[in-house]
Amino acid sequence: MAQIAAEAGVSATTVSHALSGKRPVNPETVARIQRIVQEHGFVPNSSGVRLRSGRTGVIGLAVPDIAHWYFGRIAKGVEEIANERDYGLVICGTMNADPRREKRYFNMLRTRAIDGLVYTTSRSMSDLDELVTVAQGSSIVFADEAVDRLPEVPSVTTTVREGARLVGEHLRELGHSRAVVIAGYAGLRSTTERVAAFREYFPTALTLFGDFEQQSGYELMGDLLANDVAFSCVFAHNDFMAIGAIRRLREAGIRVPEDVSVVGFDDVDVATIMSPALTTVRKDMVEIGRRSARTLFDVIEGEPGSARSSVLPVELVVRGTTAPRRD
Amino acid sequence: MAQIAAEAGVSATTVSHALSGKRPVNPETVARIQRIVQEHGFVPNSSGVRLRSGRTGVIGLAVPDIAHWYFGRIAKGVEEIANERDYGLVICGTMNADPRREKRYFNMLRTRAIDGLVYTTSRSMSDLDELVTVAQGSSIVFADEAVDRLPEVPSVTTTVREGARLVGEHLRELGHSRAVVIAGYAGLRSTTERVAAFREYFPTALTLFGDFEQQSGYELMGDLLANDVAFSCVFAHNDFMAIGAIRRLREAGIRVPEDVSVVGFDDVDVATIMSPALTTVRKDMVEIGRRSARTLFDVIEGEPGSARSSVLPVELVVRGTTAPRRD
DNA sequence: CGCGGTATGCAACACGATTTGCACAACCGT
DNA sequence: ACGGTTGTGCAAATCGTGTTGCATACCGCG
Repeated sequence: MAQIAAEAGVSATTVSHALSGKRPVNPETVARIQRIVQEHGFVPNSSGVRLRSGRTGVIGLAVPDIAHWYFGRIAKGVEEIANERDYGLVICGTMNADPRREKRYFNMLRTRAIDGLVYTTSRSMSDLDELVTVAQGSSIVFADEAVDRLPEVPSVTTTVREGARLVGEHLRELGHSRAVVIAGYAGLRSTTERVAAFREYFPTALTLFGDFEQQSGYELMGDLLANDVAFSCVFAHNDFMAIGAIRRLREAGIRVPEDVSVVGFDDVDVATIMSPALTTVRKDMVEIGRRSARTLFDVIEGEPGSARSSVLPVELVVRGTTAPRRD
Repeated sequence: MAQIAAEAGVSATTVSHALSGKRPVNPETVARIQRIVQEHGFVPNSSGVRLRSGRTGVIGLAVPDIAHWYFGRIAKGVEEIANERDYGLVICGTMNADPRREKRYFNMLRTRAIDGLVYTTSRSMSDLDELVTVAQGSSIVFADEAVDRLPEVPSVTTTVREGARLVGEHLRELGHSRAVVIAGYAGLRSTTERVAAFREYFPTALTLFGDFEQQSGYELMGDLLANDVAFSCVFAHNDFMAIGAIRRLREAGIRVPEDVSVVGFDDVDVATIMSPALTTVRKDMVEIGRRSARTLFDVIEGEPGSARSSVLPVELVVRGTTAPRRD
């Protein structure tokens, strides 16, 4: 900026005022400055602005794996809102819960490299204690999954309990009486809630815990078959595990949905293009991202205490992998 | 930091030296300072460091849609390397080529909010001129798709020409003689190259241009069928369009691969789980991301001119959607 | 005892933009 | 003509860190 000022024959102060308009400047001077700024393609150095203002104009998003369908959608929603508010978005991968990585974005918060963080966890966190420490005095929002030990931190979740009930009801209406559950991480609240809600309809349903990956659904289904477990329907806690389970069932010569009905969760893109299309519970991941970002901005910019947790609805989508029970 | 210094009874300078070790400090003093730092959980404010050092420790990644499988993989690779080098990664969505959005991350470069940019384009860029301007004097690497007008900018691409040849060869070996191509954006170099290379094997192949989305493959296949075009094999420029085309074929009662063989490109996850599994050309998107990031760091930190464009190999993966021609 | 070298620490400055306090001029109203 | 207001601009301070020049004290050696 000094260069602009020198060239215009005024002080840097005047240049700043001319551009911001916070104090009256001679219109003629303004015009001259603007011309020079235009010529040089001058833009204020962000580091200077940041230091002065104390704000970074950047928020962070912590996700286990940005390449994953699930977290990609969340990221998209967050990015959308961040962009709308003229904020930058830094992505922090937490793959494998590498403690060094986790430390990195906690430090970003502490060093004020970002103004706030949308935190997404898919397994029970390893460094929960540190998160607790950092959470005080920093702007954090939990997306998709709340953390029990930090109830005062705003979160954006979905009505997974209701979703599980819809699944139970749907399968009951189809006449099924013996169900198995291929559940998510045992430590997650959303897993516990879904297991409990589903039990309202199938109190004795056998429940196995997986890791949300296709392979896991495949293997757990293998275990069920190997042990001659009797069931006519499966509730998988996400679509990938449902797909893996279906693959395993087919390999065993069991038809879906004729012999066994399968229900997934999340409604991934693939659910519609596979055949038969997957019956599942739709979660609007992009909206979770959007809402999380908005909530974070409430924390950062809004009145203290104005940020509130929210719970988004889910929706049962009946497609081709569920059918009436037949003996 | 001033607070730490005051508490330790020394100047801020000493604290800085004690922590960085760039000048000898009394070990006793160091110990005292470290204890206080530990207590307060002090971390240097990043804005100060940035202003002082002139570096941001952040690189940018511009992608059309972070939620898309394709770009998510690239992002993952970039994030991996950025993290390895202790850099942050900001994501810039360029969805719909919204000019305001594009301006935003060009400005991030200009304002030195980021040290460099990995730029991914999936369509012919709207604001190419601006990119040309910004590219001078900034650190940019093109990922996945080079830009003809900027040959001096390093890029990381794949041997798509070779990939198309492998497809042509494979289909020829199966005895096919009439092919159609469902191509990508007409303006992309990778599209042109693949069309040309495939023509070496099927010189008269009818070529239709799509937008890389499933719907586009579906619709273009519909056009082909409606016009009674005769063909026994299809080369789609990505897997999503291939999947759309297969869906449309099935709806018309045409079997894949018995009646028509279909080959895709990219090798998306779904390709293996659909049935029959999709014959395709594998591109290692994560590696493209990794390599792009490494190349960018060569530009930023390496010897001037040390950054070189690279071309990664592709690989034909024969699965179930291709079969010998039968009359 | 004096000299040079080393250990140790402080004050001052730089990075770049913005804001505040102050000064000078022109102009208006009484 | 004089006090007050408004327009216009500059110098200086601020944000937080890292570095450099300088000063002091201490030690070893001749």
